[in-house]
Amino acid sequence: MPEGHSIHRLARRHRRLLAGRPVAVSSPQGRFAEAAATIDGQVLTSTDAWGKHLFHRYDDLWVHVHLGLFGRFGDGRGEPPEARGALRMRLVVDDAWADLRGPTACELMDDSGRAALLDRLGPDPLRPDADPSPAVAKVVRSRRTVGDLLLDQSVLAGVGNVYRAEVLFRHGVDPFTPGRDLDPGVVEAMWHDLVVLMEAGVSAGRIVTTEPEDRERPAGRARRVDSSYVYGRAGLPCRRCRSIVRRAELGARTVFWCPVCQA
DNA sequence: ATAATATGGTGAT
DNA sequence: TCACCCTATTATC
Repeated sequence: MPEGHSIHRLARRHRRLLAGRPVAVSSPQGRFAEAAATIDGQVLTSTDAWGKHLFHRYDDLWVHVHLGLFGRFGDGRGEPPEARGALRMRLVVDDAWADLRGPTACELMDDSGRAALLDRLGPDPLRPDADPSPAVAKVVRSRRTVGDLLLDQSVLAGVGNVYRAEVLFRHGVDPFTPGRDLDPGVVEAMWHDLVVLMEAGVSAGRIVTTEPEDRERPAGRARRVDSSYVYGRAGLPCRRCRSIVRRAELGARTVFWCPVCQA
């Protein structure tokens, strides 16, 4: 679920569903209870996202949420369902609600705390004003592998394991290539591709990185699209060249690639 | 019933 | 490089 596109989609959804009205904030599970009491009843004035970080603004404070690998938001119109399980944060307005479970981070912070956090993040392809040049410069100067660099949120923010594998495939780049061995033009092209792919991900609510001509199963009602080239396809034939897709550990995460298309 | 898995990240060694 | 945190769902016994 949660790469940058999911977080931007949540920011947009929470803005529409919850913003502009007083919010009843609670933490049935208890781990966010004290902070929840501080902002309970205040108006949610805005929402924002940077990379995989989500922010809710209340007066002069922010709620910062990072879903991590397991975190999820659910929501709905009308009355919230009975609270069950480990419900870290519940937001309720007059006609809607949202529930947060399993986040890595759910905390209250002020402007300086938020600034310090954003200071550690690289540019986010989903922010309209993003400047890719520092990210490109870091990649082409580094001896680390490009697969490692793409997941480093201080290089660029929002890319996760799926977009990493897919953008490398789409540009024919071996994940184990040192960043400094790449042409800056290729890195820049990958950035612009990520902008397109991730914006599509925000709209669709899921990751689709394949071009229509590479899909065996086309988009259609009640039919699942072939959404990825290599992610999760180890042992299966490459959609372009039929070579067997490989998997390996890279930076404590599993990377997938085609040994022929990404030679 | 228990284990394995997952699109993430931190802090210690 | 490892241990660990967070939760739900699916697979395996």
